[in-house]
Amino acid sequence: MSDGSSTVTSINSLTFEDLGSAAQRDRRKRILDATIALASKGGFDAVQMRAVAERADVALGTLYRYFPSKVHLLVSALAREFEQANVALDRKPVPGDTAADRVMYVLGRNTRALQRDPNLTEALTRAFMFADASVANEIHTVGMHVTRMLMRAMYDAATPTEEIEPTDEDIAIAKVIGDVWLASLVQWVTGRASAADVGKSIDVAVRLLLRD
Amino acid sequence: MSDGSSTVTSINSLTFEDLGSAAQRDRRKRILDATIALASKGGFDAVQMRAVAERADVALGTLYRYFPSKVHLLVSALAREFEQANVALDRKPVPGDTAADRVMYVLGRNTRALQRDPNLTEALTRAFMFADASVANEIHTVGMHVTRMLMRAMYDAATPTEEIEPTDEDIAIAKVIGDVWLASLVQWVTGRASAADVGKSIDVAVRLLLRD
DNA sequence: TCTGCGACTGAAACGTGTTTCGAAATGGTG
DNA sequence: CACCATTTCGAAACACGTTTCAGTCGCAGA
Repeated sequence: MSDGSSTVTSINSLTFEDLGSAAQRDRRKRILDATIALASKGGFDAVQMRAVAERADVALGTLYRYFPSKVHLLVSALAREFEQANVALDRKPVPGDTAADRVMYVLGRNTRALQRDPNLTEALTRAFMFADASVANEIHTVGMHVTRMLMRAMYDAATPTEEIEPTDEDIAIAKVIGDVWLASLVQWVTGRASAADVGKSIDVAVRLLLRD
Repeated sequence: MSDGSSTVTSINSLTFEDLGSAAQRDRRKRILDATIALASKGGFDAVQMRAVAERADVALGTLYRYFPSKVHLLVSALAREFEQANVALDRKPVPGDTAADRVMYVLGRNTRALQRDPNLTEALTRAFMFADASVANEIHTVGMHVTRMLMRAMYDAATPTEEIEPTDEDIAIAKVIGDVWLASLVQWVTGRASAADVGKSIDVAVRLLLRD
């Protein structure tokens, strides 16, 4: 049972790898697509489980079998978005001469992408923030994507991703930068900070944390 | 109408100052006390509006007249807690020779206080994180208390609180430190980080942001 | 082809946040 | 004290996340 390949106990969301048949993978995809579509249209409140199920053309019970709660669902959607962003990022080396430049570039790029769809960002961010311990796995996946993104930016483009061996200090710095980024986004999402404020916070954090 | 003294439109929580009679102030206090007690016993989920109303000995409708949502209620409770912490802090000058030392002292002290009551902290933190734009006022109050606390720590104890004139840079730094602190607490509350991790994040942030 | 088992469906039911509303209580004013 | 406005109460109703369950479907193995 330690390999997780047998019966999946419904504590976690079903991941792409958990799903055996093409039909199931397609169901999962339809559910996440419906989630993104509804979130994009009306934010967190518009992502209603009955609406998601209907739009994805699955029964409510099935939706809950794939994602045990609304928060699991939204955080899983966030993970998929980040995964896609990371794939896109992998295509080219990150531009910039210093670690600070490259980190700013990556965060700026992602921030702008998020700000282009405020409702979606609101839904995903609030779910992420509201998640409790039961969502640890999904949260961890998101965290991995963010860390990976920052590490790729902090290290020189010449270093292959697999060979990056970050120091503890680097990890701690990346964690702090990630925290600041997320906190800024939360504030932007709730109207407590402008887009410019988000940029400024990140700028301060990166500049001070990554001075060469 | 600009002075807010006439009929209160129920967009915001009723503040202490909004309330005319002693009976009303007492009701408000009973509600917040009940909130804290329930949160302390069982965390966010245990703060059920019907339970709060019953324990505070008010009708459900009255509870909603004082605090228009569960999140308003919890964030208002958080604001009161911070206010009390600030009052306590004002009694003595903050010890420490450098700004970094003093900030670490203040954050450490508050962090330990929060960690002594994990359920309460979970309830308040999650509400704060989940708050949307309609809670802007209450959130802002909390932000003021945190900023004030950090400013008092960053400036030398000799400077009277009223005369502190922080630079933009100082404000930006305080904001980043506050963000990191909050993000760390969120992670601790959701079991994603240990108490030591919280200390470490704050340490990294303060050390790097406030080096002299 | 038949059988059995897990997955999916459809619908109802439950819990808790939130709203609503008529009646009773309260408090200030003439 | 009588009157009016506002507040509070009590209780029901509603909305949406979540659970439950009996029936149906799809498919792997005999």
